[in-house]
Amino acid sequence: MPYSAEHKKQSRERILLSAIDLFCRRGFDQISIAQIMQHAEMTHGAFYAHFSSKVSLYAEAILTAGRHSLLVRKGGDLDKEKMRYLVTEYLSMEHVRQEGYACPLAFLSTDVAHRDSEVRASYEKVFNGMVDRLAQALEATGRSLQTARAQAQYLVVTMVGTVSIARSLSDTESQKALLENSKSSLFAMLAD
Amino acid sequence: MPYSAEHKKQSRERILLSAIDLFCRRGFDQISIAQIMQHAEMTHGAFYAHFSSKVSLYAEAILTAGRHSLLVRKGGDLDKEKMRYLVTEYLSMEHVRQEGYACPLAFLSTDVAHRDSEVRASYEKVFNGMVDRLAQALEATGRSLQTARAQAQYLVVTMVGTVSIARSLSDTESQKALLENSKSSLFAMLAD
DNA sequence: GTCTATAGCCGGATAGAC
DNA sequence: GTCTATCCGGCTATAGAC
Repeated sequence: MPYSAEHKKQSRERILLSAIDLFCRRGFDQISIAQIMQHAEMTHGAFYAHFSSKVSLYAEAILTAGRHSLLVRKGGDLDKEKMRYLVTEYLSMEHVRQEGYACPLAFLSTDVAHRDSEVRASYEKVFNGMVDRLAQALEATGRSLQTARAQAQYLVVTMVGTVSIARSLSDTESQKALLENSKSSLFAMLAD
Repeated sequence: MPYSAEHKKQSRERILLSAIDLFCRRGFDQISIAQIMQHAEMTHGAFYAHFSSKVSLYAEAILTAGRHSLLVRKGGDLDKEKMRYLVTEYLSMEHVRQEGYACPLAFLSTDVAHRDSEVRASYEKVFNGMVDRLAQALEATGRSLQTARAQAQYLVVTMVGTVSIARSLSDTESQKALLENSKSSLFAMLAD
């Protein structure tokens, strides 16, 4: 065969990375398959050798984006200091402006709500993964399993809500103020 | 003239209400002008006698939805008891399922982030209106202006984030658990 | 102001050559 | 597997009669 399995895998990966970037930037409907493929340096027609439909790409892209997100990217254990650093990065203007990897939970929340159950299952999986990771870290700081889980869930919800709203505001100063305000409240919670 | 000014005003209002309902349910791109007009009991062509484009309708619909939202609908002063009631209603499954009026902040956040500045300015206006309203109520309970504003902003962000994420989850039980968890955290904040 | 009809465009998905 | 070309449906917006 003229193309190796390895080559196919790489093409598929390029499509996924391209899709994540563009979907987070402009949403599912505003991005065409042609744009995704162009960004991945291929042509429109090649798409269907890798994915069965645009929606199924979306579901998989969300999972991949979850693995790349800064909430799970940091390897190893999260101590108190790393937790504070993570919150700071999440609630930064760089994240809001999508200058690095974007968190799909914050960038695609209402977009996902309108899709079928496959897409929403992906979203839920990413959400649970992040909560689990943070809960584990909070438990290691002496909290009970129950409060660790409750606080982790609350932490994710607030961070996601903050970034999501900040992205919808038109004024830069308002965005910064919003990020700072949430950050200090969450730091207070983590300080206990 | 065959149609009175009053009649035109009513048609326009019907279009706006139809648009709010449908946009919140499925997002801007997934709803066509034909669907909005059909739901308002008119035909496609009549639309442009009332709005110059679909986007300009969107910007105005967000403002109207903000005025109908339960966060501002309750007239008069908000005492402590009413605040608790409001949070409970906002974080209810009825709201998540859009059985009554939906809050555009929670239902359209990432959708708005991808639009032009006119739409985002509408969103920002609604957001500020809600924060102002809650800040006023919190100040009346003895808090300083500064902490009242900070807590109001935080309150809105958390409620919006919670509902927004809940709508993207695929499992009903997870949705309920999420709502309950945020509710108890926010009640604790309000109790001070 | 509202209707029917249509222009004009774009996007998802498929066909077939290489 | 990737390319070019195309089908087909749906959409925004406009035209013109009533």
